[in-house]
Amino acid sequence: MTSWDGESELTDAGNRHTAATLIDVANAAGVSLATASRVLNGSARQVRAEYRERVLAAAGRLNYAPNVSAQAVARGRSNAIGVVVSDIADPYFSAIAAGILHEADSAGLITTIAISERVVSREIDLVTALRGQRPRGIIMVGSRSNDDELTERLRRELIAFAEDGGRIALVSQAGLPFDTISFENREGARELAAALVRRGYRRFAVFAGPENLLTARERLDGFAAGLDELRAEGVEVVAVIHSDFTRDGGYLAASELIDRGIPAELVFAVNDVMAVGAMARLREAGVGLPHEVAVAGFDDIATLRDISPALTTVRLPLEEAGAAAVRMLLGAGDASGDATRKVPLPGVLVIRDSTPPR
Amino acid sequence: MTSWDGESELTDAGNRHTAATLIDVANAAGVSLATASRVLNGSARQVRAEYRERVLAAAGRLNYAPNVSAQAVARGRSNAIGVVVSDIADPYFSAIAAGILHEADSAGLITTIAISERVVSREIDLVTALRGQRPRGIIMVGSRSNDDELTERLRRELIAFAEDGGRIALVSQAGLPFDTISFENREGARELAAALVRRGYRRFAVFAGPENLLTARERLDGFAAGLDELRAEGVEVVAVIHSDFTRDGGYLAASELIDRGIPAELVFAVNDVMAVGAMARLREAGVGLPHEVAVAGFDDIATLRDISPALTTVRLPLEEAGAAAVRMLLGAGDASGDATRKVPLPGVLVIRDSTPPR
DNA sequence: TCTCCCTTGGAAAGGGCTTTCCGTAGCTGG
DNA sequence: CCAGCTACGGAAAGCCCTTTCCAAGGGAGA
Repeated sequence: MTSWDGESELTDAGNRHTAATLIDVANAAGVSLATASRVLNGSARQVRAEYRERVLAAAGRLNYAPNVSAQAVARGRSNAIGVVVSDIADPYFSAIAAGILHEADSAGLITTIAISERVVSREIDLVTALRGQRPRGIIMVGSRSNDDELTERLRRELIAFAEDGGRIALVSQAGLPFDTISFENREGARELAAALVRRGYRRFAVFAGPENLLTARERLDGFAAGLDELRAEGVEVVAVIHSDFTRDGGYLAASELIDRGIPAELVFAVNDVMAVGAMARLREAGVGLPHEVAVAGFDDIATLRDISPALTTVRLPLEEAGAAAVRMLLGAGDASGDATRKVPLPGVLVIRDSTPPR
Repeated sequence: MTSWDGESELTDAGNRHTAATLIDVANAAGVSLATASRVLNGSARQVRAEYRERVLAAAGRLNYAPNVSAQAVARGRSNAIGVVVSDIADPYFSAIAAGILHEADSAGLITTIAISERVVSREIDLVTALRGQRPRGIIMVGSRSNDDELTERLRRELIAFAEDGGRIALVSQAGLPFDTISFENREGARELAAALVRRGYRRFAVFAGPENLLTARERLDGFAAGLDELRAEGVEVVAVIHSDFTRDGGYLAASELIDRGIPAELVFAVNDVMAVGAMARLREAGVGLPHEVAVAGFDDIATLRDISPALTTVRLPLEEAGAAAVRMLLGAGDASGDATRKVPLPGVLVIRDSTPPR
């Protein structure tokens, strides 16, 4: 053990315009590199109290922050997780992201987010980039399209990651061979439809989102199933209009409905954001909401809970889904293959003023 | 140069359940480590076409993704940026985050997001953690409080980062000695107030958010200034109610207004989300919107543009602010000190139906 | 007092990559 | 045909840590 020469070392490091390293701290504390590492990283090994304090003090003085990249290299794994999300400005995704960030944070994980802007080929690139971080796992939250070739490439990229020991969790993206948190879109839409029929509605228009979007498709199918359920007289789907899964998509679909003069009693938009766009367009056209045309959505976006008339919808546990995905990533079990887990999260029907009894 | 023994190496690496490294690729391609590195990382050095192709092919076969942590260690810097944000589920922040992610992505940067949940002490911890990533820069987007001691600690943490060569950009967080993108809150609120007076309003209630939140305070002050501007007869602030900067904050403030029987003609909520909460509460109380009580907000949150009555507000370029922060981080210039840049982004007044002429 | 074991500090070997430094091969020009 | 270059491959040092392995010191038991 060399003598206590902390001060000179401190000065030395202080002059350098580069972050303090563990060696700087060790020198400043007059201990070895190994000891400093043991004190600062929570190793199992004990360090004598006196040394421990000296190291801690030196680290404080030098403003030491361990270089996580170096740690990741040395340990062979990082403690980051990667997230691929379509569009963080969309409240649906930002709610899920909030759940992920919160849970990852509690687990001491750092979260890297990348946005795909709803382009599958970008998703693939992002997974490649994320793989380079050697993260503990990757969470993909999206709305898988059914372009087979791209999906296959994505699948291969993910499998490459899984084979290197990475964990994968998908949110709302069934159909890939990995752990998946999904929403019971069919069920929710089914219940919604049945409830609406029970309320007296008969002639429905569905704003069904993009044709190749699985989430949208499930909601459409479920809704259709629910309409038939009660075998009520006169139930009819008077229009199924496909458009973007966005506010503008809903707006455009409503335009089309109006232009074609379709006599719907109720519009079911497959998500809340579309429902809001549709309501705006209907209102512009002087349609009386909700009595002339009723509207229902899906998701129960928090920011939209106070619109008027209050939107009937299916509440999805979005934040919880994000959190569950992180827990799944961290939990024991297979990364892929046969034993993939599928966790379906149910939605709950929320009937509000936008669909009064008829 | 050894013989071309790519195939055996490939098999070897393929069996291992760990990611392919650069050495694996070099061996598979029958070239040296250095050459493989030069081909795959875009160094300035030329590599003979034949080798280059062999390396590329090997990398493809092995599904090689460079270990960014190792690159960061070797290069002494990462190409990540860190972002600290209060609450990603809040549409204000998610819009800014979207701008950041988009711009960072175009610049080839990876973005790590951490959420502080509006707690300054957590912001400090997060900055420390982020520093460990040795990111190119850190963006803090928040709403600085005026707790002096914590702010001082945050300042010191940021300065430590800046002294180690890191760049810092703040969004909407004036008062710290770093490059800052801010919104012209005072100006916007001033213009809004003047416009409302011109429309005939005289008795105003302000739902002013938390007392120690600078953003909220600026909007309050600007609004007050704008009210005086026209020297109109009878202009009066009948109530200033402080509460959370959230939907529930607006709701509660409206409750208080009602309970105290305050005769306001117009409620100015210092952000849109609060305005929506306030409208919900007023509506519950049977208050006629907008004719009995008019409401104005601030931000022009995209998701809320279609509510009814359409909300008068001040539109802020949120995504642009995020993008500008990234550009600032990447641009030349000082990291801190004397030459810090302040970029104020103006808001634009948007008069809508929630404040009809009176 | 001696042996044995336990505790704990330090040296050193990685971990995956970048980059400097050398050295050789091939070219130009005289 | 040779000096002087340029172009480019490879060896090796280095980046900042973690972790194994060794050795020394101290305490307990006989």
